[in-house]
Amino acid sequence: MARRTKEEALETRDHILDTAEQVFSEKGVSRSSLADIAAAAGLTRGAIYWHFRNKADLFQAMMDRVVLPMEQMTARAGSADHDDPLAFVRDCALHVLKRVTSDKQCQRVFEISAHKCEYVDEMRQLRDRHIECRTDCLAQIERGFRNAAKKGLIAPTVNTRYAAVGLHALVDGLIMNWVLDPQYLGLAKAAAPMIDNYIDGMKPHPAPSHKAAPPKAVPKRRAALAS
Amino acid sequence: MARRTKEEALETRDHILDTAEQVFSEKGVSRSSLADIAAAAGLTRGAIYWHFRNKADLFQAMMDRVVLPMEQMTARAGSADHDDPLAFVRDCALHVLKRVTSDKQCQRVFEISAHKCEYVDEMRQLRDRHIECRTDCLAQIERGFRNAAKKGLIAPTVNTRYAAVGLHALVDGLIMNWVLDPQYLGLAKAAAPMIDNYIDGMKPHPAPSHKAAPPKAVPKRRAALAS
DNA sequence: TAATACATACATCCGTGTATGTATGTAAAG
DNA sequence: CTTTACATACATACACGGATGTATGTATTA
Repeated sequence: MARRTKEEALETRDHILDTAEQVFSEKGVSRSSLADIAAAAGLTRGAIYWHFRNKADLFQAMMDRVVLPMEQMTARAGSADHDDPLAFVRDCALHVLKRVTSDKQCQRVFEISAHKCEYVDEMRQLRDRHIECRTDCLAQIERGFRNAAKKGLIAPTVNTRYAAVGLHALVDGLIMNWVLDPQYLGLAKAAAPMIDNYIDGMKPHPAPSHKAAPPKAVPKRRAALAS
Repeated sequence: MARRTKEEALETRDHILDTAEQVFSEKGVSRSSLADIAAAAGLTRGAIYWHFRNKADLFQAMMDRVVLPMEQMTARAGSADHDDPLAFVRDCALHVLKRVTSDKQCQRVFEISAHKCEYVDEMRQLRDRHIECRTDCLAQIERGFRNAAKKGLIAPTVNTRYAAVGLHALVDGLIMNWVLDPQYLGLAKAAAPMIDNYIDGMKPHPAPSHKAAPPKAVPKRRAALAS
C-alpha cells in the first residue's frame, strides 16, 4: 500500500485506536505488543509508528478520546446557579454512571485503565492526571453540597468534605467493580436508587419537608429502594 | 553459597516476598523482572526459581500473605448472633479500613493489586478469586443488613441488596483512591464518620428511636460528621 | 517533485526457562 | 564417631523468542 488521502489517514488513526482498545482489553497493556495491535488492525507496525511515537503515546491518545469528554461532565457539578444543587450533583453522578453502562467504548477504556494497565514510568503522568481530575471533581461536588447546605437541603451536621469524598468513592467503586465484571450488578437500573440512597441520607431528618419537595417532582426516591 | 538450614530457607523465601513487594510497587509487576527482584534481594534468579515456579507463582504467594487474613475479616460480617447487626457490619468495614491505613505491607499490596498489575492471563485467576471474594463479602453484608431490618434498625424502604453493594463500593472506592495517593485524605480519621454517614442514612427516619439506641451507646455518630 | 502514509527489513536488547554446577546440611551405614 | 550418600538451597551459564526502535523502500497525492 501507500499513501492515502488525509481523511483516510485519520480513519486509519482512529481504527488503530479502536483496535488498541480491544487488544489492550484482551491482553492487557504491557502484554500487548505493537505488532499484535498492528496485526489485529490489518496493518503493520510502520503505520502505528507513523501516527504515534510509541506505545505510551498511543495509549495516551486512546485514553483521551474517553477521558476528555468525561472530565467536562464533572467540571460543572458544583456551579451555583441551580435552585436545587443537591439534585444537580445527583444528576451528574447518574450521568457518569449511565455513560459507562451505555457507551461500550467508555466501558472498555475504563476497564483497561482500572484493571489492565500499570500506573508506572510513562504511565505515571496518567496517574498524576487522574489525581488532578479527582481533586477537581471532589471540589465540584463539595461546592454543590455547600450550596445545598446553605439552602437547608442537607442536615447541618453533615461534613460536606467527607460527604463529597464518600459520594466520589461510591461512584468510583461502583464503576471499578462493574467493569471488572458487568454481570455482578444491573448497574443501569441500580444506579439511581443507590445514589439516591446516599444523597437522601444527607437530608435533614425531621420529615420529608414540603418546602424542598414540590419544586421538582421527585416523590418516589426512597420508594424506589423497596425490595 | 550453598545449602542453609530450613529455617534460613524460609527466611530467604519471606525476604524474596518482601523484596518483591517493594520492586513491584516501584516498577509495576510486568516491568519487574525476576532479575530485578533477585538483585534487590541480594540473590540471584536461581534462588527465586527454587522457591517459586515463576513470576505468577511468586506474585500469588505475595498476595496470599495479605489477602488470606483479610478475607477472614469479612467472612463473618453477617453472622446472626449479634444484637446489633448493623453496628457489627459497620465495625467490620472500619476494621478493614483501619487495617489498610495502619499496615504498611497491606497498603503496598493493595496498591499493587489496584494500580500496579494487570488482571490478564495467569493473573486472571486472581481476578476470578477477587470476584468470588467480593460475592461472599456482599452476601455477608446483605445478611447483616437483613438481620438489622428484622430488628427495625433499618428503614423498611431500603433495598438491602443495593445497600450492601453501595457500602462495599464505598469502602472499596475509598481504599483504591487512598492507596493511589495516601495524602488525598486522612483516611484513618475520616473512616468512621464516612461509614457512619452511610450507615445512618439507612436508619428509620422519624426519630432516633429510644428502642434501638439505648443498648449500645452510640450517641454522637452524626455529631462526628460536623465540620 | 516533494512530502505523505504506510510496508519491509534489520540490529539490538531484555526476559524467561532450563540445565548444570556446587557447597552445605542430614541421615543412614560402618 | 566417622564416613558415605543423597537431598537441599542456592549460583551460574546457556539457548531462545519476542519486542522495540530505526532505517529504508515504495506508491500515492497534492
